[in-house]
Amino acid sequence: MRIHLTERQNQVYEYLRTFIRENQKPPTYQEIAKDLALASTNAVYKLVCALEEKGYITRTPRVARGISLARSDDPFVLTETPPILPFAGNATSAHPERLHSRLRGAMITDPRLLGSAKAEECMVVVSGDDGMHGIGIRKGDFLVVEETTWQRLLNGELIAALVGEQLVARWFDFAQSRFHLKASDRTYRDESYAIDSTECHVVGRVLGVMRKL
Amino acid sequence: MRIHLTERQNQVYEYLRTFIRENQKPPTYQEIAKDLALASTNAVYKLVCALEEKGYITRTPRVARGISLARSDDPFVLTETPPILPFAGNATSAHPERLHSRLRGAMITDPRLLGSAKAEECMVVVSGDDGMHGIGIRKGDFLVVEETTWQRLLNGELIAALVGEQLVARWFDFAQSRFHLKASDRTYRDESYAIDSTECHVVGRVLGVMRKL
DNA sequence: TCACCAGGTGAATATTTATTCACTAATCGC
DNA sequence: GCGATTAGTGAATAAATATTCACCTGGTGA
Repeated sequence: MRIHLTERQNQVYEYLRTFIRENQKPPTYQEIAKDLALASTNAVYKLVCALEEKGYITRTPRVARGISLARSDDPFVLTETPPILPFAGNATSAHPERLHSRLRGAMITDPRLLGSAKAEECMVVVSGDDGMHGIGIRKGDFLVVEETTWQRLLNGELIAALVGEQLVARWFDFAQSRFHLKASDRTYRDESYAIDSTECHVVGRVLGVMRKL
Repeated sequence: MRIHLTERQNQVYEYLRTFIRENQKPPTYQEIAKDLALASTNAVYKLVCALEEKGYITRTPRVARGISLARSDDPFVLTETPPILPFAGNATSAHPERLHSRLRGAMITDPRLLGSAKAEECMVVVSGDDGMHGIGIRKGDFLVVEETTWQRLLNGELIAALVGEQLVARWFDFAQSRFHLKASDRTYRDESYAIDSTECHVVGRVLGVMRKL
């Protein structure tokens, strides 16, 4: 359905894209005419109709600013807002709720990093120690975490947990009514906590890693 | 300047945010009245004016769909489109241009990963080998790369390069008219190439790493 | 009690905006 | 040369949209 555009039509299409991005709303026909140095809105009207017929845009008839970009398979056109995840501040295992109440801001990710997890259930935390070098996670890395309770975790999953003052990534293991957190590095010994311990609080599954160099 | 909103005003504000996100354009007063079950557009008008006076939105008088969200310090409101970087496909050092011509799609990043680099000069590539475990980069990781030529690189910078069929991350060193690529892992020996070699093509600086687990 | 909001109804009105009609010019395949 | 397509001008008009005026209501602090 996507027929190729003429030179002029392509100019109009590119104009529409940038206008919408910069102004948060589509232009009116008179605005287009002005910006494209056209004396008649009818010239605009016909160009826009041509774009619609060729499938590049959608028009809602008789509606002010009724032009919108067609859903596109062009990966460089955002059709949905990307996940904006809360970026957790400092917290401790005794006060895990501070992860949410002391936010440092927000971080944008690619939806693919989240997999099937819902963005509303995810957040970004900063890895606080070096126990997971073996799988390429380093102190200071941003961890994309799907928040969940320990009851929903499977043994062997990579998780983020608050241990005392620190936020660490570890392998999770549940046995004999206790958590066992395993680091990949031998110099870190496995640690074990009672399920109601204030020394350890499970934040959730680690879905992805981001690092600024 | 941000005075707190009344319950009703906050409802309207949240409505505006979601409407704009879903429809790519702000609503008209009559649309708002309809969706909020108000019989008079004047009720809407006064609510919207209150939001403007309190600094939450901006109005362009006598313009259709003239409401826009105020530039916000709320980190969960996107004021600019996030960087959408081309995601490179396969290429070889003999044909580096294929990085661009055989794109696999696009990837969204957080602007902070780019630092001061321009998004237009960046792309995402996939690490093709395991030579940089020492700094936490693994085969399959997504590397955010600022494209540049070898002339602009400083010795010691972390770079991405096409070496034969592979895309690798390495430390860069230029000496005696030759590139020297150094891996962090001892089992990988340093490699050295003439500047015009077809065996090695510098892609650019590695600015960040992303990994889906 | 009283003045003063925040919220609302209903109708009228001024502007903006989309759409249509008539007509011109250049380009292109045939 | 000739119809078809694309790109325009200019003016007129029907809808959509923002704005204003008059008036109503419940709560609230002084």
